[in-house]
Amino acid sequence: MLFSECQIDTATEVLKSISHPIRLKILCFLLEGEKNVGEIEQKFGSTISNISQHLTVLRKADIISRRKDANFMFYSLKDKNIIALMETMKKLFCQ
Amino acid sequence: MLFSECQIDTATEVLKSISHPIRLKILCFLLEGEKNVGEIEQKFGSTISNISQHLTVLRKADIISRRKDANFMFYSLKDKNIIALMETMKKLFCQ
DNA sequence: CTGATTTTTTATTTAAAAATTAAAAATAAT
DNA sequence: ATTATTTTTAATTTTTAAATAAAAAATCAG
Repeated sequence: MLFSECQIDTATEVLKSISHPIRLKILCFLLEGEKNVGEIEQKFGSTISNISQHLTVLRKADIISRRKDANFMFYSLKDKNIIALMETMKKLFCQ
Repeated sequence: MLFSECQIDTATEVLKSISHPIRLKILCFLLEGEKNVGEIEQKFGSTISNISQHLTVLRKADIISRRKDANFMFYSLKDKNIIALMETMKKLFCQ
């Protein structure tokens, strides 16, 4: 078999976290570099509370990290594995 | 922006479809070649009805296709994009 | 034709995810 | 200190997905 039970669980959690239109858009946006919550909200609409909750989902799945600056919170992609996955997605779904 | 609205929708649908432990395992299993519903059910447990429903989800997302032979239904991976995605997943999550 | 096998479909129940709204923290500005 | 800004958290409602069980199709074997 390709995956162990534990790898299946990890992969499922990551995939589930990025399987939402808003979260997928956020991840694409973060490919440009770190952004604060307001910038993300302005870019994609929805409410800032809703965006914040989606960011929490991504953060709990270890996909993004954040840095505080005054009362702004800057979010960015956490590791190069996620970037690699996004690049593959781009190649497969954006021709 | 990296994705258009429509590409986001397509990508989200595909990701959502594969973001389930049983469905992810089925896809791995199908990397070996086509299998019928009973073979999949035996491999991973659950009920045959449940497996059939998961296969329907994958089929509606255009990820797998099927071929009828008597009263057996053989399923297989539909395209190489999905295989490429699975290979990337393997590289990223199975080290 | 009858009964057995394989799979799908439908209906119901249960559980999880998403959106909305309101309230709460934390910091900054006056 | 008070007020405004930015973000998070919590509570509620709504929506969607999953599992289970039962019934229905389709084909095969006798």
